Amino acid sequence: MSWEVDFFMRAYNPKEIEPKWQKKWEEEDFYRTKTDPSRTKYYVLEMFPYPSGKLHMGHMRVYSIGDVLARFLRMRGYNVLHPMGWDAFGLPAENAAIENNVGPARWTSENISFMKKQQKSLGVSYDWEREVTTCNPDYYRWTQWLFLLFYKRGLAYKKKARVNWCPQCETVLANEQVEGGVCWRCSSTVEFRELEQWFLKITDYADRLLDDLELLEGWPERVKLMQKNWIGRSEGAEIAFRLKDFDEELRVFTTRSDTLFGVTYMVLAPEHPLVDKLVSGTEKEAEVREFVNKVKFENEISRTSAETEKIGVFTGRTCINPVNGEEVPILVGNYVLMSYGTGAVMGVPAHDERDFQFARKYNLPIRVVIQPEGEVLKEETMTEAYTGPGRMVNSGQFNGLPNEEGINAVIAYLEKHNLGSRKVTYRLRDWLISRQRYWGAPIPIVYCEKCGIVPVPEDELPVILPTNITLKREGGSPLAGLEDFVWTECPRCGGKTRRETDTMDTFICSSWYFLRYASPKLDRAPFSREDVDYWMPVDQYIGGIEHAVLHLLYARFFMKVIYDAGLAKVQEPFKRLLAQGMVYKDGAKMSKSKGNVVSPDEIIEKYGADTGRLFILFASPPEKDLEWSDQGVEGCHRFLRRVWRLINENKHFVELNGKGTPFNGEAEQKLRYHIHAAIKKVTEDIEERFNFNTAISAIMELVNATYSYLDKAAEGEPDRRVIAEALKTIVILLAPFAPHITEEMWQLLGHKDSIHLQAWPDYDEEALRVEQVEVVVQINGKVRGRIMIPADADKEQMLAAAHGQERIRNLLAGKEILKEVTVPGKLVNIVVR
RNA sequence: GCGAGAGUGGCGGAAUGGCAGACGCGCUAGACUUAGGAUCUAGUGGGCAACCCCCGUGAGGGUUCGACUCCCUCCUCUCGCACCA
Repeated sequence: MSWEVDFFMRAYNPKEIEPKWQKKWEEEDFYRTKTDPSRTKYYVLEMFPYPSGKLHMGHMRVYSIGDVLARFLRMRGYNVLHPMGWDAFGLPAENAAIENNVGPARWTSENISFMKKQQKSLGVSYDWEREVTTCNPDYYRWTQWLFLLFYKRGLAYKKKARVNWCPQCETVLANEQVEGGVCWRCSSTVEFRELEQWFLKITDYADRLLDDLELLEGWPERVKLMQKNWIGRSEGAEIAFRLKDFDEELRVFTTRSDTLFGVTYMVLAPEHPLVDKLVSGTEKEAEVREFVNKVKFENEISRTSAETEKIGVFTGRTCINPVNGEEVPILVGNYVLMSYGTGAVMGVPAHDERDFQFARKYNLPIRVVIQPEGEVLKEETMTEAYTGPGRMVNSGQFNGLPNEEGINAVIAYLEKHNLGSRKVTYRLRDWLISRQRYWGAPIPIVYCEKCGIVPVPEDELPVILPTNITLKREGGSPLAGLEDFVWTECPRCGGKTRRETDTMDTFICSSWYFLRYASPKLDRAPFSREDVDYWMPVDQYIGGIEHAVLHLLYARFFMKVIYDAGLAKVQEPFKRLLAQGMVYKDGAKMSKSKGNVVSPDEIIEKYGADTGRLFILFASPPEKDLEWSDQGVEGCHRFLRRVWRLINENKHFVELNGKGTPFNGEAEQKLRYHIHAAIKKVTEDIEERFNFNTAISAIMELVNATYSYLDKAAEGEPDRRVIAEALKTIVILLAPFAPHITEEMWQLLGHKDSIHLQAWPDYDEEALRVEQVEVVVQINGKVRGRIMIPADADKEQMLAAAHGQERIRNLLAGKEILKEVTVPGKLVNIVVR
């Protein structure tokens, strides 16, 4: 740094100004928000973090995006709610406790205070008065209260089921939390156990969760699609096949009732309860049992993979096809899943790919019952199943019917004769919520020998999670070993009774936190109707795509139940969703193992938070992945220094507030055009498209234009008012992106109040109006010249100007003009031969 | 396999029917300087000695006066689902 620079102005020193303004904002309670029905609200929310230890770039990105919106909307006059909190229950705290010998509570709260400090150093405008921490009793009390609400409404139940078990986490998992057969958190292969567990009846809401996706216009299509696929609604029929030799029925689910006459065999899942009954005491018993055991032992990933060979075994039993009375063999097969439909499938090899492969392998008969238009399928020559449309054949009274109509016709026939019925099946399963872990909200239930399952009364909440506990690596639910916790009095009969020792899935805690922000301190209810009706729904939710099904589906479910209970008037919690992309470096996701991690702290240390925020927002649109670039960060830092210098070197133009030549100079009009074009562009980019990268580039262009005006005007006398307008506009437009430096520069420009309380500028249409525009002249679509003409020139004037150009005349000489196209203010295209 | 999204300079990315490559990075040359990795100025898709010329947005075709943009076919990559009956 040369002494001249020091002499004229202070250098840009983020280390000095950033903490200064952060302190000031905090002292003045700048971002406190109040429920105020007289004002239009806007609720901006970033997914709250798990307090894992320290912030990473993904956090910095999501908070930077949210903060730009929050600051921008505040300046636009909205009453903005922008809160932050902690998804503080969870397994890592327990593991850390075992490894480091620190209690999970202490580990968590230390992480929270560290991460909170980091968030503050980013200059994010949160209302910290509304901070929620899910592991605090004043929060989980209401998580428990909501569990009881579900229980009362018949939406929480306990049942014994085959459940996913993660051996690493030593707990059960919900289906959503198993991804490709492995645990979503630790990637261990998931096993199965028969356990009695608590479930929430999310399947009761399957149709509403599916249908209401259509209301979510502000959600990315791919997220909605993922939820749709996850819910997996499938319409069809359940059909009863009478077993031969038994007075019992075998029920199957099918979406293809039109192929019912093509059934040549039946397949049961190995776990199907009828298997035992069918084979016990028969000569097939040993063979079938061996097969069942073998398949059960295989892990679920390979068994449910499409590539796995379909194998099966004949049970020696048969059943009767209800529509044609045919006797078909019953097999057990590895490709049939007990968890979907009825656990039994009718085999129609001619029209189902899996059935075809299976039938060919075991020489089961194939019968065509759908004939496509224009070709004739023959069983002997088929090489694959035909799954397309066609007319029904070999199907008795239904012959000749188009198969789409046949689906309904067959179902109608079945219903009439009491052989089956219309049925909708979902892939979605009920949400398994109990966890055999310590660090979670206790499930508020007791088991009384006399009274059975008894919910803890609301006025006895919260069921406090004891903190005097030593965690060990093994040994089931840690709470079960705590006598003081386990034994209590039955709220009904007063007798000695056991508490539930499982805790709740942490996804429950995060399914309603956005409501708690509306009434963070309330101690008589989870939230107040008044606050929630004012603030909800969240207008803009921002977070990672990894929660497309998990958190985002659960939260929607909770909102609907809360709505049904009459506690809120909205049914969908998040009006608009922004799924932000990931942060990469050197082509890979930042991770410790790859050694390509850049921490927010080191960026703040080296360049300041403003530079980091600006880079993150400038490098890529928010929903796309972002490639980290140290040089790109340098560039943003350079830009901020350039702005700093611009303001410092020219602030006297503003201070003097003096006279100058009026706006009518050509250079002045041009600069004013740039100023107002920038206002328009930045406003629209933030408001309509979240294109923060192009918004920032528009500010850069304005800075460049201002420098170039000053350069050119240096010889003559620059217009103070235009410069003042430019400087002020630059600082204001930049404020949501770089809050500290702009606050400092705002003061340098002579203001006493905060820039973050200023009104966002409107652009001046007048300044954007230009008299002369450059219009491109094309011949056959190729640019051959440019003309300056009045902006409002009509077609004739445009053509006259184009033909007036010597070059154009020369090029047109001897050619036949076929057509002349004009676009006002843009171009002329002359089509010739 | 099914579904969704994407493919543009050396790089990140702009442009949603009208001048392809805004803005930034990098690079080149120059200025200032004891020096600069600071700052400023100019240039920077490819071809060509050069242009006002030609080529150019994954490939091929189509619609249009005009296509990165719309339609069809194909290729590649990313993500999601994956025996769901």
